[in-house]
Amino acid sequence: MSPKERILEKTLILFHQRGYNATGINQIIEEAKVAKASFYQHFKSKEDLCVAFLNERHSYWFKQLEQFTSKEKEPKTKVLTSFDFLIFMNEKENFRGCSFLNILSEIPSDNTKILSVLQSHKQDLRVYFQNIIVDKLLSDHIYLLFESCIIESQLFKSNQLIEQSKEIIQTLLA
Amino acid sequence: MSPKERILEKTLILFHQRGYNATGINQIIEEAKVAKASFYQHFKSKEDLCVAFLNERHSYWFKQLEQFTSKEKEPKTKVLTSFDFLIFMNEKENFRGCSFLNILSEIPSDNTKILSVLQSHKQDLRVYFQNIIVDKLLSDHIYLLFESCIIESQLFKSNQLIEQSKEIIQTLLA
DNA sequence: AAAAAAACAGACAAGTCTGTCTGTTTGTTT
DNA sequence: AAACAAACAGACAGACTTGTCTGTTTTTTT
Repeated sequence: MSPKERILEKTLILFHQRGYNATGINQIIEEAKVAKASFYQHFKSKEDLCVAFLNERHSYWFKQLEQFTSKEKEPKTKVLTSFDFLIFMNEKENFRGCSFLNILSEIPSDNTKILSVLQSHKQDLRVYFQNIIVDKLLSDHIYLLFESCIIESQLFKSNQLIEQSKEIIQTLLA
Repeated sequence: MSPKERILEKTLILFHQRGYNATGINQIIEEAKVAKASFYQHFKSKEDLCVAFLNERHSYWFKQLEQFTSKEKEPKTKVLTSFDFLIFMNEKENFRGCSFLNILSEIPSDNTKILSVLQSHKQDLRVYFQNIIVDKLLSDHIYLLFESCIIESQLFKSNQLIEQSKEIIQTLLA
């Protein structure tokens, strides 16, 4: 495993688990067992690493979502299973929420470089629901519920509102 | 105006505008024109200031919301006006989103002291909608849409999804 | 007016952070 | 084997951070 891979592997864990600002370069290179000079050979700055992290997280997260819901073909069950995926991820990752939304709160609002990466991730999620539900107002409706489920379960460290959202969706897609 | 008041006044602006971690004690006391020793006379730590800030922000935000929606008596229009309040605040505060959710992303997830303040703020918001809409599943539904509206407008620096949510609510409360 | 309390300025400690640099060692390619 | 490239360890600069402490000045209370 190359140094660059080792860095990304540890970054994936640390940035998500402890956040962007709370995770130092020194901690990353120590855990990845990479020399500092080597780190800066591959990433020109911490911001650069952040973009790389977000791209990694993007593929990782979507791959998992697709996998988790791949067996479902009916729109309604596919949507409901997507919400189950949130529960699955919360258990797996201790209610740490969404890396993209977390970083949104950590960067200055004029950082367009990172902001655009965050935006396109969420845009892709929006499209994910549009591909399941043809009605655009309805698919956005579900996207919004999905987003708040992520946030609320992080805040309350509970899946309760996800379960409740599933009930809501039962009636929406009746 | 006392030093403590001047500190809270500036903190209210800085923590919301630039975030918790990005705002230093030194910057606060400089802008508030307060000596450092005086600061630590009133607040025993930055975390202590954070709690005070959240309490201030809580009253400030709810007072504004109540005021903005006080003229509306019908449940439906009161809810819709609440969403207009988000637009109003976005324009006023440059799409900085919710201080409570922002700080949620900035603190370590085991900081129960601050976490409980965040939780009770959102609990109050949930109750706010429960007082308008008797049906609990429906009021939570609206609460969830409200929450994602805050997040999404911060992310996309746009009120588009708020307007769309208003359309959704039109049909929900038909 | 005298005494007590509060706020002042600002140095300082001890730690953090990112990013640069020097020089050595390892691994690969020719 | 010689030459090149990559990774290594780790010191260092420079700038931050929170929080403490000293001593002076201002304000309030008695």
